[in-house]
Amino acid sequence: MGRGKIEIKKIENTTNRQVTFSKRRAGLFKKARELSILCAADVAVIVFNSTGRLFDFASSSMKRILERYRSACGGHDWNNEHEQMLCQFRNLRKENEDLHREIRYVMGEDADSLSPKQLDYLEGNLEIAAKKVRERKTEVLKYERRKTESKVNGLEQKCILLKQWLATAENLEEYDQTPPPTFRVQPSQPNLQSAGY
Amino acid sequence: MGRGKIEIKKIENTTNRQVTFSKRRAGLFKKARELSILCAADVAVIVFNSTGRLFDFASSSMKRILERYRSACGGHDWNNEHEQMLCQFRNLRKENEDLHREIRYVMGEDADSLSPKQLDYLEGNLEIAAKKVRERKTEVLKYERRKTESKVNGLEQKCILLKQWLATAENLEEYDQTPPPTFRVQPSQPNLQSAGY
DNA sequence: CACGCTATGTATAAACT
DNA sequence: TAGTTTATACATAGCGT
Repeated sequence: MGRGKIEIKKIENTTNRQVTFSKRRAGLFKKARELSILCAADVAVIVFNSTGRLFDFASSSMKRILERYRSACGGHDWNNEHEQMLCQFRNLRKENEDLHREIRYVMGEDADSLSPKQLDYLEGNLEIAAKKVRERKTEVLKYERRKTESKVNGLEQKCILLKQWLATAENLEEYDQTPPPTFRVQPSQPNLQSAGY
Repeated sequence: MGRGKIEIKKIENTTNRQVTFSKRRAGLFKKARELSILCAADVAVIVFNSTGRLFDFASSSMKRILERYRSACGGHDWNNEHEQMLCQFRNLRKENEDLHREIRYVMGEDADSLSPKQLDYLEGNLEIAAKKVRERKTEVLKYERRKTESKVNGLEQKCILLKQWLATAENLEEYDQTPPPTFRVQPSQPNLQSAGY
């Protein structure tokens, strides 16, 4: 339809492409409009040209047509999804506030607003908690003591060995040939000095 | 473009409308396709016929075109908004978990995993809390006692008045003409019996 | 680049099958 | 109701301004 038939493939000449785009876009929108009127159809056309500019046509409200499209075919119903998430969000936030309050409560910072009964209950809970903590502390301290003791024992053993070696060495006067018994403290870092830096 | 010119207005004959719809829809989609190819454009066409059936054409991915449309013009960028909300949601949930943990912590329920230092700190906090609670309890109890005392005082006063009245009444022997001094306990419920039920 | 023109190819209304 | 045909209206490629 024009002076000559054209092949349907990308028009490489930019100016030509722009012109054709304008003409055909107008034609497309006109056809869309006619279809919507003649056949009582709801029509939406969205076009981005090669430079990314947007052109659109809608026989009624674009928003409504797109909503309808979304609910009709596949895609997410974002509005609904958004609502649901907002709901969950609010719940979570409320739970959060409650937790903050509870922490204030158990730390006795809201004591002024509590009834005697609640105060008793809270006091009981705090005592239970403190007892747990004390018990655990005792346990930990005991464990630490045991660890220290065994360390001391180990060191004592090493001292004894060292003394024995010294005695032997003095007797034989062979300091440089009998190595001391091996024991060492585990280095917490690689020994850089002996690595040649 | 046909045997006769037609006016652009709704085709009332249903069959005719259907036929025209099919033909023109095909034509519209063809034009859309040609435009997209010739001019390297991104084209989407959405059509609902008069019975609500959906037909669509997209030169690339309909989803992508609609996203692009949404971000280019007006409406929400739901994807982005969704991402952001999801992010906030995750933060809130994390905070929530932390709060749960903290409650367990201050109630001494995680004592087993704490260092001696932490245990000391926690013990100190629990003592502070317990002290607050005890102080408040003391205050409340004192207040209650004062309230009870004043109530007792009030009752004693009333007793004295009553005795005085009795003494007077006996002296004058006019029980039925001198009313007793007015005082009453506030009823916590309306007195149903005297209301005639 | 934004028009207007016009020869020509297309789309399609109506008729037919 | 669906495909085919055909006469016609319409859209538009190439060109000029």
